[in-house]
Amino acid sequence: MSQKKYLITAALPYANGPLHFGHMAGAYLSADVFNRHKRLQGEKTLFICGSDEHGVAIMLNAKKAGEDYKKYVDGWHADHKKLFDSYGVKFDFFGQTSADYHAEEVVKWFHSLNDKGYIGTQDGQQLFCNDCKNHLPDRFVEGTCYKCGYEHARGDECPNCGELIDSVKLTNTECKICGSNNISEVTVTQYYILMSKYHEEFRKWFEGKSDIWRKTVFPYVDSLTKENLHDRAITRDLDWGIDVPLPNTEGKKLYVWFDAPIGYVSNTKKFLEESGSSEDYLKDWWQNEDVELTHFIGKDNIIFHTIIFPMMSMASGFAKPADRVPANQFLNLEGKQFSKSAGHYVDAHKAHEEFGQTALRYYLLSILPEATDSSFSWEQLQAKVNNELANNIGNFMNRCLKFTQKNWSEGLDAKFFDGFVESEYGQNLKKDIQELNELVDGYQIKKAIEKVMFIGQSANNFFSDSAPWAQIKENKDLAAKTLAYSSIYAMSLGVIMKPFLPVLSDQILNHFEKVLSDDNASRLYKGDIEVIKEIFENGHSVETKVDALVPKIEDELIKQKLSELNL
RNA sequence: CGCGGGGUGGAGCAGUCUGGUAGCUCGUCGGGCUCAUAACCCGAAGGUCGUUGGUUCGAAUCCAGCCCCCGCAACCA
Repeated sequence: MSQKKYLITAALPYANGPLHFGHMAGAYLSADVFNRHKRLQGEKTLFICGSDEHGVAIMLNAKKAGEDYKKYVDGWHADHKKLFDSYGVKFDFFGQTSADYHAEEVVKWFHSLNDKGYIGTQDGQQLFCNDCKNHLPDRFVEGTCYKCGYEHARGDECPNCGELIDSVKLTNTECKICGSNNISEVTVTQYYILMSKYHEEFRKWFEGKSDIWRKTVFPYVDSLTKENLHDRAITRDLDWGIDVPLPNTEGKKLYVWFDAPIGYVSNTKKFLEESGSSEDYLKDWWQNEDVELTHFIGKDNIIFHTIIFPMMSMASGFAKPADRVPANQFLNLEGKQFSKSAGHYVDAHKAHEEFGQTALRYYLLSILPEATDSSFSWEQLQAKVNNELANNIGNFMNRCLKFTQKNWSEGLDAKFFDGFVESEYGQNLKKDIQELNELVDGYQIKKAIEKVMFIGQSANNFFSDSAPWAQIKENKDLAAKTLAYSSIYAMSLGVIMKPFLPVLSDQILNHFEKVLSDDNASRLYKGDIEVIKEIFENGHSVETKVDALVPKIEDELIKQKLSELNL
């Protein structure tokens, strides 16, 4: 009897610069919520990520920084790791593609694909800079467009007329690395992955996804792959990367995109080894039909995760192809794209120091670009955190806990908790929690956090409508019942926000530490509200000091953040 | 005719698949309450759903054309 398991990956961040809110909202927060959610449901999951550390861009930037390649990527790896920690994105493993264990795995895949006839060679013309001695990939060349005459056409595309450029046809070419015009055309032999040979099998697999995948993913991939699949070069003449594991290939490295996705697999292997697991990374995970494989990515990565990597996986036989690829769209900043060079940018580390994990996670989750591009705005962050988190959830906790502490310092007797589960409040709570589970199961994280807020609103409404401050003057037992029910709401909120706002959840549940076990939290999370009877079978008292849970964001700070932008 | 997504009250978005009095959060205005973080509750104003035409008893929703914005076009989320 095999058990269903979830293998969750988040796009490997490129170790070439800082991550910003766009990356967080694009992939990592969704993935983290989904992973925490499944675990709370009691499912077995593995959450894998790691740095993507090869490629020309890294080479050039390391050179520019005067650093050794390995040292350069290690620096960004550590920086990203720290950022994920501070935002509460908790991977089981965060590896590196420059590590030996990764190269070993990649070589295995290369040989398997080669043995099965899916790798071939092809000669092509390429530009070479005689001054800095670099082979020039398309985007490192500029020249005059042969179609419209625009003088600064890039090697891949002319920004003026939109023509797709064949870089060797450009005139007056200039090397973007060193600025030299001393460029010649050389013939180079490169290895190609023969995607075209796999077209039929690919479509057979892909067409099964039409009803499940998002409309921002399926039609796009469908249109790209309907006619055929394009063979793609997988080697380059560089001095940083994984060596091509064949004779007479000195100076050739595997192209970064070939090795990067295999990082999901190699990192799984490394994790299982390091954690002393008896599981096999292939048999128990990557090749296991009972595993649901989900890649969380941004829309820029769709092609790799829905076409190339699935093809590599299936053709090599090393892994099953993705089951779900809930790609997000892009997050803009105040309506414009993030751009570090243009100064339209936010330092995510600094933002964390200023606003804290809860506020940022809440706002970012509430604007996840799941269906369409969305926009991060400092004023909206303030409004949403203050009005929704602080005034709704935070204030509810505060009024409920303080009122209890003040009037029932000895605690609320168990009898006051009776009847909640059967009441319309209990039944509605159950229904809402179940709907919340369905939303996250369906990768609708943004709607899910709205649901959490809705439940908070219900709790607040219950408190206001019952008006215990009036009840207590007439009938203290009636007020006690209101506060008992409110305590149930408070604790339930703490439980259901666990995957979304783990820090706030812990702060809330601190007040319920004595009555709530992990098992019972898990049962409640899934909507089994009968468990509430067990949890409060001995009543409940508020013993720890009650502090404001969600601090408000002051106008000054928002003004300052806005002034830091180049608007 | 390259491909995909989008255009809904002041702002940000849902609703479009499966046509049937246009919804949510924020903001604005008026009233109420006081347990609580000047919080909370109730009510109001504000939209010819990008545009033109078509199908229909009925269209934000289906069909066709057009305009505009974003992204992608196979390494710079």
